[in-house]
Amino acid sequence: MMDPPPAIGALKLALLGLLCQQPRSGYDLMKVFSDTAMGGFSSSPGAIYPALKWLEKNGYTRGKVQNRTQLRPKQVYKLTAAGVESLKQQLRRPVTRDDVMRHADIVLLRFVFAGDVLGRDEAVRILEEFAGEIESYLPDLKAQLSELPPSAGPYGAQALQHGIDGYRADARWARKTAKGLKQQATKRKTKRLSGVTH
Amino acid sequence: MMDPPPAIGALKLALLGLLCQQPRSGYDLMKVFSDTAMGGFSSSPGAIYPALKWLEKNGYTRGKVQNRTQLRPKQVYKLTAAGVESLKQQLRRPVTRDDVMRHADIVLLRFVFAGDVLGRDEAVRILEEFAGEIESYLPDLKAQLSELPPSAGPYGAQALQHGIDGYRADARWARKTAKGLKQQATKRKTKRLSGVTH
DNA sequence: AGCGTCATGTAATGTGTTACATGATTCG
DNA sequence: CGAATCATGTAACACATTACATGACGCT
Repeated sequence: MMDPPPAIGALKLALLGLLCQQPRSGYDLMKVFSDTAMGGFSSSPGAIYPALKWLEKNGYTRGKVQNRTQLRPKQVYKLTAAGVESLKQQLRRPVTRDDVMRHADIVLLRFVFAGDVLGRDEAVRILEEFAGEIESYLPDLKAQLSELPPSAGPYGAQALQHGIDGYRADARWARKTAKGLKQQATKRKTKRLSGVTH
Repeated sequence: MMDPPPAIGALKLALLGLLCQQPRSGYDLMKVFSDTAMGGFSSSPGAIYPALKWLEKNGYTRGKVQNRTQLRPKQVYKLTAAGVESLKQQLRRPVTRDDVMRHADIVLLRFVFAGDVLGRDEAVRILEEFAGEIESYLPDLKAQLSELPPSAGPYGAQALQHGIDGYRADARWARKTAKGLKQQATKRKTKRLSGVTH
């Protein structure tokens, strides 16, 4: 019965998740961040190498040298059991309003990793908490919009309206995707119960 | 003929913009960040007070003490001419792909301030550059989606698709809003030319 | 009497960015 | 032969977060 583990940084979470998919070197990880849609992360060696060292120091990863007669040996990192456990605990953390307001991209990342590592139910839980937080935040935003003094000019109102629309779309997407995942589950169960599988 | 001024941080830009709207104290600014949709910024005194001091030290603001017999005097900061100039130069910076990928919220902020401080044309320019960068980035994202190996499972693809949809909505909004602002301009000009005004 | 708000700030810590350094290999 | 890529890392700096400190004023 230990209390919830302290949050690790977003970069460390991303590294844990990527290393859980497959072992990689620091350079490989840099390329993931510079070449793919995960470009929200820094991709700079000054961020990644220290973070990798921290993960290793804390026992979450172990690096194996692939020394192909190179002078600069290539470290390929793998998650340890403790690393997988830590990743899971991080993914199980609830989605807060702060996450929604300031780290929506990281919530998406957590959704992906949770789906892969913890299974469909946890991915659905993240989507539903995400949608719920947005839905409870939206009235605040609408109130702010209606309370804008006309003297403020149209630009702030346009930007705010755009923000509201974006959140609405996020919530709709999350609800729809969660529903789709749940239906898949129901179908499979039905199939299994009616003895079709195998 | 001086080269483009170095970028200042996002928080300093936000402070310049808010102080350009009206003079405020550090505490007032903290409340803006904690109470409004600008909550993407930290709202912590450890971030705001040092930033305010930096702005004053660099001549962008001047603080006036409103000492209502308080022990803790209230500093109300106003932009100087140099501060307004700096804000304008920051707002005139082009919108880059990096801005789109990692600082979309700040682009929106720049749009609002540019509309207020530099006028409609600069606001339109920001929107169009924003849309343009997104539109040139979208094919990359679609290629990534189609190149995802089936072994990756559905979660990553769902999240990526959501990202693509979000960007598409952003670009559509930016184009539509820019068009609306330009039509306003044309209408006013027509009105003026046909001698209706005054 | 105690709590919340107004109002300022500092210190410790953590995290990210930029720029630099090293040196092999591969491609044109 | 030079440029790009592979592959690691460090140092200086900028920036943010958390927690703490101070102290008046008004409310219950």
